[in-house]
Amino acid sequence: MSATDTYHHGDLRRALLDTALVLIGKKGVAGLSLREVAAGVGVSHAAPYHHFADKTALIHALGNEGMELLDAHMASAEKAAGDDPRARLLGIGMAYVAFAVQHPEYYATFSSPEMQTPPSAKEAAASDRTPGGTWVRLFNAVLACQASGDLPAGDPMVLAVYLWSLVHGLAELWRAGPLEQLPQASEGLEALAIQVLNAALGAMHTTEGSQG
Amino acid sequence: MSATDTYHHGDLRRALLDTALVLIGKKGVAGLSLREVAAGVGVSHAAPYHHFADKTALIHALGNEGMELLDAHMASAEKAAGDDPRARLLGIGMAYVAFAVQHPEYYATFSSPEMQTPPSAKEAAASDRTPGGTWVRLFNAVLACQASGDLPAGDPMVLAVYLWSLVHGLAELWRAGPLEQLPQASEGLEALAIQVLNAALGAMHTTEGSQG
DNA sequence: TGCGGCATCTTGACAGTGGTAAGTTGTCAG
DNA sequence: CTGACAACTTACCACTGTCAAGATGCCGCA
Repeated sequence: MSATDTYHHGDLRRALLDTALVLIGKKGVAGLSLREVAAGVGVSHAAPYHHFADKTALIHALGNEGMELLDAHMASAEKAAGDDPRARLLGIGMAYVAFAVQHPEYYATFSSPEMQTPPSAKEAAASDRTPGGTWVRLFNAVLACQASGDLPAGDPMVLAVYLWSLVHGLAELWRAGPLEQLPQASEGLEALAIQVLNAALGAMHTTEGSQG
Repeated sequence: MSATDTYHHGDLRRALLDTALVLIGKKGVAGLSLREVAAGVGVSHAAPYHHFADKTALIHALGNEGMELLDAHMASAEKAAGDDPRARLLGIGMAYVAFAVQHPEYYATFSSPEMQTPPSAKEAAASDRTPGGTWVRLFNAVLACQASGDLPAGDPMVLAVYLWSLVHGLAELWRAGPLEQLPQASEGLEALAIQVLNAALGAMHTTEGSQG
């Protein structure tokens, strides 16, 4: 590490983010200690404040990184699914769930209380508090499915919220653990998720079901 | 308050739980301070340790209370829905979402990191870490719907996980706020939730859609 | 009535945390 | 070579959870 042994670290910001991420993986975002992060990098406990205004700011930075990573995963999953709108939508949903499982440290930042509160007004402009890209991607996929007849012609907003809730809840239940306590689930959680998503999508294929 | 002004508080445990609940409502469970709770009750900062082994233990106690309350809400909603299995299932789902909105302090404890980790082995026996009652109730409602033909004959586990994920995700998205940023949603989030749940239930009425 | 035991509560201390202020060190333009 | 400036350190503050030891009031027993 050429830049690590000098007085000026070189890229301390990046190093802080990285070790913060592994610490979050171990103790969760609630148990994250800025001093421990600093010590892990080998730097004094006040050094992080020259790169992040706050502990919250660091978590926000990680959260935004995670959002971008998630959107990239979704984009590639959508692309890999080919041209079938239904397959693309399924790919997006599974990418969401899979991301939560494969990158629990990043995913943990999404639902952390620090991420719920908007950041400083300045930072708010640069970052998307609502996972805007993710939401737009999902919404467009729903519209495409409706256009092709793979989803009913109801309010796309309702359908999008429905699907978002589903994958979010699935990811949450999966991550939090209660799913593992179901006997059948332990065989293959991913298979169960695909089954559930397929059931949801396939079920809506033939009927509307909205009463509003 | 007759018992509050004596040296022995009378029911300090209850008082601690109550003011902890309102503090969680204000600052979230992550921002809960045991000392602040004690000060709010008008007692020294070490007093809580005679009623709770830990800060975690207090949160666990609140979480268990919330679970019981949630199950009670679900039970009454199920009862109020009458005999139609589908209406009962919808009632259960809406009760879950409504509980998260009407009792955000209790609901916050459910997904808190303190609640994710099992409590001391002794307490674990008395409390149900997985919301057992809730899950059983949902599962039975799914079985009833399948028996009456209101839900397809697929694996009830898949259906139950599907519905659980849906209401959990809906509650989470609702509570966390992103739903409010959708233009249409702000008109009536509850109506949207009912719409989504109805769409989910109604859609599954006619087809199976499982490929497993 | 008085006395001892005991749960309850208080005081005081400890380590660890986020955050700020002032000083130190290195780098780089002029 | 020198000054300015960013990066980093040291020292400190208020606050937190937690523990140990002492004070306080209640209750049963004589």
